[in-house]
Amino acid sequence: MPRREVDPRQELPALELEVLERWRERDVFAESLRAREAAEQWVFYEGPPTANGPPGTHHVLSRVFKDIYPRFQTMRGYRVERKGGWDCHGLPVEIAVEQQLGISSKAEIEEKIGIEAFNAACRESVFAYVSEWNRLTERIGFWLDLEHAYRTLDESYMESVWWALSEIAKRGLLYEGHKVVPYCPRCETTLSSHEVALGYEDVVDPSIYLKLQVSGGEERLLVWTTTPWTLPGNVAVAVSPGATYARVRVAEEVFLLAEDRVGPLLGEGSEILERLTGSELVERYRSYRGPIFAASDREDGELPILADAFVTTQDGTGIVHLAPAFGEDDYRVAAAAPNVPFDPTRADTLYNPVRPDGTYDGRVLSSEGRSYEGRFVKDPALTEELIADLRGRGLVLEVQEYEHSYPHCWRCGTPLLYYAKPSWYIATSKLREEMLAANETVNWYPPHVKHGRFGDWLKNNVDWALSRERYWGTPLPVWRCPRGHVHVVGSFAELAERSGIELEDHHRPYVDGAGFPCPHTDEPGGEPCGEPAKRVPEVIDVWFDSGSMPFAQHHFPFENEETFRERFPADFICEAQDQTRGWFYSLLAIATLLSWPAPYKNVVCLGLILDEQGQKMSKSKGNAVEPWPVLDTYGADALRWYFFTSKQPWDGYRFSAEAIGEGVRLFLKQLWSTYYFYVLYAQASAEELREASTDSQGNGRPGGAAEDLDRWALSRTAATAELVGERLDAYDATSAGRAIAGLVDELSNWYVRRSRRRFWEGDPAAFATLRTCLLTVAKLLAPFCPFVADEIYDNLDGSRASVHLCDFPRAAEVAPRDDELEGAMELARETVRLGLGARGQAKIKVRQPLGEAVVVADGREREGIERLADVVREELNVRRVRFVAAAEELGSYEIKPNYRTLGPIFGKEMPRAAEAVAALDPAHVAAALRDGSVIGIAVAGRDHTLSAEDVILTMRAPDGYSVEREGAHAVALDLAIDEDLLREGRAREIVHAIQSSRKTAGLQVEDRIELALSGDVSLLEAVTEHRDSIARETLATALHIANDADGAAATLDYSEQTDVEGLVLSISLRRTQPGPA
RNA sequence: GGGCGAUUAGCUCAGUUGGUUAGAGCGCUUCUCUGAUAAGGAAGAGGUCCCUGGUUCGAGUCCAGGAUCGCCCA
Repeated sequence: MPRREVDPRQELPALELEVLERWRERDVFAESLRAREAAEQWVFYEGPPTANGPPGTHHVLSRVFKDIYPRFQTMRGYRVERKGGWDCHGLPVEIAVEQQLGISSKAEIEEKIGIEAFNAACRESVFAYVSEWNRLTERIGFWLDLEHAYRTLDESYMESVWWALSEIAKRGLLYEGHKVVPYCPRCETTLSSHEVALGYEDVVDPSIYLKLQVSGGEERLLVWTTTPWTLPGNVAVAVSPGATYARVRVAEEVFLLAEDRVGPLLGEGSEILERLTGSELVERYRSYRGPIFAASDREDGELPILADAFVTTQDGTGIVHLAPAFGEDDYRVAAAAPNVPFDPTRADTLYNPVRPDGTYDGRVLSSEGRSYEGRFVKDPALTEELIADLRGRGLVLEVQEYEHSYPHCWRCGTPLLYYAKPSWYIATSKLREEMLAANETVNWYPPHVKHGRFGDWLKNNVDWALSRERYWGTPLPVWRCPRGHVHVVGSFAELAERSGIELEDHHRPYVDGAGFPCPHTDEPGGEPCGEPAKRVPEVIDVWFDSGSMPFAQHHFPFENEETFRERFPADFICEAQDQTRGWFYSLLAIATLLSWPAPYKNVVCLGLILDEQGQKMSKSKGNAVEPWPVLDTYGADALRWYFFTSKQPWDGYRFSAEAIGEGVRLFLKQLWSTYYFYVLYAQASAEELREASTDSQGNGRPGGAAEDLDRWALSRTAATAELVGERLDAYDATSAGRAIAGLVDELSNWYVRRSRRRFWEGDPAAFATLRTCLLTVAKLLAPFCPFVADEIYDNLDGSRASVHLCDFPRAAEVAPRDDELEGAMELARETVRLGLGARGQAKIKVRQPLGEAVVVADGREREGIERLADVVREELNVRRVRFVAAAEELGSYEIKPNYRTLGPIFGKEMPRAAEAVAALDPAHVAAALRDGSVIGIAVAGRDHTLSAEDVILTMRAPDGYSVEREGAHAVALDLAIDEDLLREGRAREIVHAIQSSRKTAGLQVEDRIELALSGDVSLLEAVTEHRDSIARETLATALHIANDADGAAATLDYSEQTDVEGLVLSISLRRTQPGPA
């Protein structure tokens, strides 16, 4: 028995708050873990968010997907620990603190604030929104152990990170290189490639065509650049070796450029004098006059022309300038060329006139000898000056505007510089093959990520730029002595032992003070170097932090070895697609660097959320959808349901409040009202149910599914349970959820609709059936909509503290499957549909009974429909259902070939085979197939015997009958309405009218009444004839029939005059007793 | 410029290994049912399955090229 009454207009958000309270009281989440204590682990890793800003709707998306599968697997019987986590370090936090403190540069941090105070502020700021996050996490029903969440700033966490890095160093994979890296001059830090990826923006830059004179002639090289600020660093130019270049005369000048570019650039007035390849061009001219900008430490002289395949002729001139300090390709090509005065192994040979803050140093001079010192290189005013200077010296052919996508700092928006800096790297590119192999063991959802976006990224892997010249991060555990020896510290104990300093906090600046004598030995067993080793100033890329979470969250290897081994690798992780180059990568890279297998087995990649107009949500546009109002209006279940079922999550969402509302109306409310219906009548029939078999109280299996309809509902429920489990196992919440919605619709709009009378009458089998179905739905739905599912379970069963402590339903345990019955019901519903169609065509209301429906069906189909003939009869409101085996009685057949079976047999001859089939006499074929005699066709000298599957016989409706047909089925209705049928129809109209009166009079559905009817004589005839059924239907304990309306109404409370089919009817009634007897 | 994905009704989305009348929900029109349901049912309007070519007896589905959008990378 349900324990509580149900409000049919229940507001779901309010309900959810009650359920949350119940979960707290009963400690359900913890209990769900305790219950599986001994069970096999199913491992989930939480990708740590940063809590220094409020959570948004896209966080809700990933968090509900992070919830559904662990919930499901817990119900499946696994133990699913869900340790929360917070990403604490990194530039986002530093930026927020800088804003808070009103500063904006590293100098200010070090000089005005001090690293100690700055990092203290960071430590505080990083959890500014943690309570907001926790509140939202709880509200959306994301079960996560927030109490024991790992934090990347914890000492234990950082120590594990140090350990990992020291292991990597031991394998010789950590090195300090001098590479050109994306660099933010404002933050004065290097950005990793995944950070760069976050900040591309379309910008307009000047596009400059320079004409540089070759050394031995009058020809001028046309050189293209969009970064004039790099020209002072120019040391060479490069052409593409294989491309064709042209010597072109325009007016007085002769230019060299790629032939492809002559037309677009020089146009009509140009005359090609000669063509030559890039290699030939290098061979002939060798050098040009440089440098492009004078510098206090550079002599005028010849600079080399080089050739390299990276140069393209698709835009520009096919000739590019090389500044190895400001370009990765430039660096590589210059480093490889013997005739460039640059040795990559000697840092001082790299010509870089730009200081770390993005301004020129004192060396760069204008043509008048004025210094550009202190000017920010991306300053548009400077750009103008540089161009004017070049123009003045006659070096400019043309300046255009060029729109392209250029990387910006993802936090502060400053355009990045490509800039050669000393930086620490992990040689991940050496492990490319291992990472690719590990990726092969991973299931990606959607699958194309595996060999697409992610696989591609791995294939093109470059070494991981690990160091950040910042403050708030895990300090790089690298110590170096004046002689250049490097030692990587692998634990806090080691540092304490070597330095004699015990630190409570290993963040900067404290760790910077811990030095020790250099332990480096030149030969094994030799004397240690002993010079004072100091930590290098950098901190570690935060992605290395988060990628270390599989072991660092457990402080492995310093403790919890067992726990770590049990929980590696993860069965499941889930983040948005932007993490392919972020966390998905750092997890895999670190595991591979430590020679472990892939750290995850299944990855769900979620798409982006766009606003209702299809625009990307962003704070600056102000179009971001806040989660709280949505939760308050529709509720967490509604939002979850929308994310799970509206589409495949990786396709991205076009957020729609309307669609969420639709989900509530069409699914949650439909479920709720089916549940309400059950509870309403279960309570009304409490007595009958208590007397009935105890089975309905027990394990949910009804003692007797009394009717086919019961067996059908149970079979459908079992089938759905199987499908939902299967789809969730395959990380396909979308199909799984839609299957549940389909079941609920079948229960509501077919099972309950067809069984209403049995519920009014208190039939225990009907109650038991619906209870089983609803409880199963509650369990199936639990991972999706944990609130409403729990409420239904708790009220209908409640033998456990929560639905989330139940096992996920297995089809076999729900009910026996009956495929035949399911098929038959399908047919019966189809038949009903056709019959209603025929009624509609004839414009005869369903309330008017008809004599006969004639159904065309044969063989198994007929048996199926016959089994459910009562259902069909009642739905169509006909006295009889008659079957005919052949269409002849209703019309005639049409015949069509089945291309699917005949196509493969006849191939090219298919059109002729189709003709042959069409030429057959349909009735003859139908009869032959029925009798088992043989019909053959001959096409292109080939004989084929037609089987029943080779042809599609369809009914052709004759004129003048009310027939609906579809494929092989047809339903015809006998439209003759005799007096008898007419009176029954009227009786039903009268019942309908009385029911309306009851409603108007404000009666409860179960109230008994005294009823008096008067009015038109022909109506009263119908009343007299159907007196009993009218009384029964309207719960009338006494029924007076009179011609005199006033007399009948006199003693009753409520009176109404209405008309039925244009005839007058007076209805008077009085409540005699409330509720069922 | 390269990679990945998407493009099906006004909107949101399904569409199995290629099979000949391309579906659902919402919305719209008309009718209908209702003693749970802001529900349900029937009929109707609404489609160049982005375009072009190809493979095939047959293409929304496979292939190639292109367009547009999104993401990622240069």
